[in-house]
Amino acid sequence: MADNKISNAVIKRLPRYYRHLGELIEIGVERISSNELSRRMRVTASQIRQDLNNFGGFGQQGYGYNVKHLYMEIGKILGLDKKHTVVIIGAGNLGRAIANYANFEKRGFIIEGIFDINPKLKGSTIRGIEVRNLDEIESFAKEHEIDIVALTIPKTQAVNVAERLAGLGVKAFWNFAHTDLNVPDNVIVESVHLSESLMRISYMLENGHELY
Amino acid sequence: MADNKISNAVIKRLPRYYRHLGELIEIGVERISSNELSRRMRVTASQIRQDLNNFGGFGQQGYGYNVKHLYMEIGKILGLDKKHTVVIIGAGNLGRAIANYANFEKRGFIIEGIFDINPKLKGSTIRGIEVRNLDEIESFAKEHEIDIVALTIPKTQAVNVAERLAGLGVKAFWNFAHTDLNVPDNVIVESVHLSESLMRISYMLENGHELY
DNA sequence: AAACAACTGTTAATTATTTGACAATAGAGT
DNA sequence: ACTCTATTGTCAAATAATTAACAGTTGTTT
Repeated sequence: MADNKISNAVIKRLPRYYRHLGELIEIGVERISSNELSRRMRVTASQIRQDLNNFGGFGQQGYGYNVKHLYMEIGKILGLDKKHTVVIIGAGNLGRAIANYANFEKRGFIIEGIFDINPKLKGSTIRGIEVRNLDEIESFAKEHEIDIVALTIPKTQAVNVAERLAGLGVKAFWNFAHTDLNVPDNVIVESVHLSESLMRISYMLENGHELY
Repeated sequence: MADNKISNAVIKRLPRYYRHLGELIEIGVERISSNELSRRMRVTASQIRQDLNNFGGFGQQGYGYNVKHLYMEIGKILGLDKKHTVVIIGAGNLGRAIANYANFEKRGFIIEGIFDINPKLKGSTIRGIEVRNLDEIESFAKEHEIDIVALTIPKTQAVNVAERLAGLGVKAFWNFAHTDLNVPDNVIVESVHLSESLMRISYMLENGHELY
């Protein structure tokens, strides 16, 4: 579907378009011009048109873009029309926060299991999902195809656990540990480094912010 | 301190340098060349040298960089040698996860208060910090200077609460709500949009990942 | 103390990204 | 049917970011 080589910068912006279009649908807006969207999103209209054109002409000259149609198309590009299975490793606060965020399921992300090394948590449930011991992950992986693993464990364990899981055929890691993972190149890693995010705030506080 | 105009791209990378240097210190490495660091971090050596030179010559020709010194200097650039007060709005799983992450305090981020609208949570404590009702934030703000507010509440409330808090002199928002905030331009907003992060994974799963 | 090897800092070249400009087109109004 | 306005798709120009190249410096070895 994606024509040729889409630039990273564009891909990173797609989810934000998707979110804004979703908000527009909620408030009943049926069509929108790149100009109006540009004001709403605080980016240039030129960028919006350029970005969307990477995927083909979704708009109509003199009219603009049909919000619902564009929303659907971007959803397809992002793969949100497909189901993706998710397993959470680490049933701490962060793991529970993710497990409890129901909207992920609306976007096709199905939480299939939650694992923790703490034996005390074994058997408890989060949103109806049983917490299993991490030892069971091998047998679990044999019966379930795992697309995405959310790693919400301390960095001391994260690297090892990720290697172990990569060996089981996990396709992508959503890494919340404060470290880089060491997995084969064909495995996707998307890291959410909260401390780095906080440091950027600190920088902006000290140096006058002109970031973003 | 920061010479002139440092590019955003550089600033975004600084925390990662800081993290890697911290790891090097932990394993007892005293000096490192841009080349070796480049292998470790999987970026080009040229970029490392270029980045660091924005802030002055921390290295020495023929020798490399002194790890501890560089770590300290980057820490200073990021403002981690200063204290920053943090208030968490939303005592759900995500708010608790942040409150419980002790390492933030090591970097000078002091959690001064936790607030929630749910009256049932009032009076409970998280890591010794009392959870207050959100109504008390106005009086609290009069007595405490709030640098950073971590917003871990649903998007339906986030926009309003942020506007209210911006009026109280909050300097920066660490926004975890799945929406953009609407605050004056002089207020810093750093958003952590988990759903967007997850969508990027989805894209990479479907389209063969060559992102990052 | 001379020669060598290992580096950085820095400039230049290259590549990527963003912005600006405008011709072409669709729809609205007359 | 014609004119006008809004608005896209796209090409070109401008800016930003990354990589490559290398002169110059430091430490090390002989």
